[in-house]
Amino acid sequence: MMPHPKVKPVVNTRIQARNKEVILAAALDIFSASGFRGATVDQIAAKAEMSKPNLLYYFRRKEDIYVALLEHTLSDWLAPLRALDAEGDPFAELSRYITLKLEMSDANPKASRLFANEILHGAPMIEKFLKGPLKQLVAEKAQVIQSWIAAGKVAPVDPYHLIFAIWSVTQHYADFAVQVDAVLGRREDLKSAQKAVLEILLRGLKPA
Amino acid sequence: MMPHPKVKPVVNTRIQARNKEVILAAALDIFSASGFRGATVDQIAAKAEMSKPNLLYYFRRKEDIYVALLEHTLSDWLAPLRALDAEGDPFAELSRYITLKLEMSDANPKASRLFANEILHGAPMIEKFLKGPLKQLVAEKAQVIQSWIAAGKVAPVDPYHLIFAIWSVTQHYADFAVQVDAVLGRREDLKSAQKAVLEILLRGLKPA
DNA sequence: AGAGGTATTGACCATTTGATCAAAAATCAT
DNA sequence: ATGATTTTTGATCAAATGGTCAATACCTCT
Repeated sequence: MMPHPKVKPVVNTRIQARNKEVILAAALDIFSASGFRGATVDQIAAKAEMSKPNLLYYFRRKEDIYVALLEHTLSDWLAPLRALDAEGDPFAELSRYITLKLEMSDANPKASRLFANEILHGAPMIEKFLKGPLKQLVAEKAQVIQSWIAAGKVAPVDPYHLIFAIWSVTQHYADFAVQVDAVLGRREDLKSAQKAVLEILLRGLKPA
Repeated sequence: MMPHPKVKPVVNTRIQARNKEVILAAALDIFSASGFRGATVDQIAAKAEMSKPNLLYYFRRKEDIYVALLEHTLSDWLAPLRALDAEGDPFAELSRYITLKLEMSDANPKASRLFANEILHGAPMIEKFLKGPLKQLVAEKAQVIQSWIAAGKVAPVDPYHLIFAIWSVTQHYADFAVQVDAVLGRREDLKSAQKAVLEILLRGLKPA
């Protein structure tokens, strides 16, 4: 009879669920601060308060932790844009989208930096996501914006570039927080950033 | 008599000047693609087509290359903002600034990514620059914008956040090029990005 | 030509780091 | 309780990596 190949547990026990969460939380800290290459398994294990071999019992390779972490947050990332409603009032919809994005940047800057770093380095792990679900969702929502323009409710701007502008401006406050704070000479507060960003991005969209 | 301590050459010979340039160019490639920790001295040496010890003859430590590279481009980075002229027409000035920034992103995306990566990871090497020269220059130019607002030539928006918006949107096309291209399904071209970005950022600044 | 400095390199070293493994400890099912 | 399974870890490895060094090759100036 063939010897059983040594195999990872099939079921997810309570301990597994908990430890995987602990590891992912620790990994977010480390990866977002140092990038994939800069982060070490030892650092993550230390942050997760477990031994390195134990960590590698749950995720066999460093890369597996990283990929799991990215997947774990990708869908969250799409949610606000997905909620953009063609039937709603354009300025209410766009305001809500921008506000949500700013709040996400403020509440979870580490996740934002994780993505920023991944894309900055060529997005080797999430190319499929970018060219698939993301591209499709953006196409859909660009269509929504285009319909608002056609209806004369929004000034004619390229919808794709408008979306890029919203992304870049909102994420700037998470990804470049160090620079923002250094230039301002203080910690930026969410409220005033919200006010300013909404004005800057939306004022020009009022139809003539 | 005291033996002479072994010392690095004091003068900059032609060979030194050439090799330092070669090394910095190679280092920009590698560091911008992989970040500080991700880049290896071997990779840089290979790209520069010289042996590792030879490279380390010109820059004793990996960090020295990185710092030299950052310093080498910091002043270039300030130039366009520095050129913003209080006496000029606000929209001509801002248009020129945005256009210049987009052209820089397009012409030298690697330098843009190098900075983005450094700031993303807390700017450990350029904190002084951010809190010193950059902060001061931005304060000065925010004042210029404020004066335009006071004169009724520009709609009232927070000048600091306007500058942040310009930075983030323009650099987005360099730093997040992979994402932009993936979402668009093609290489973005400078011209159409320019047109769209100018509209989105400037249209809302027309005074009521 | 040749002396003295400059430039280059192969060999090497110490550390870091991702990953493995066997064995022990803890948990669980009956 | 007890046997089976899951969880944990100390010890260890091989590869990668930043950096050193002594020896050699190359320039340059007189």
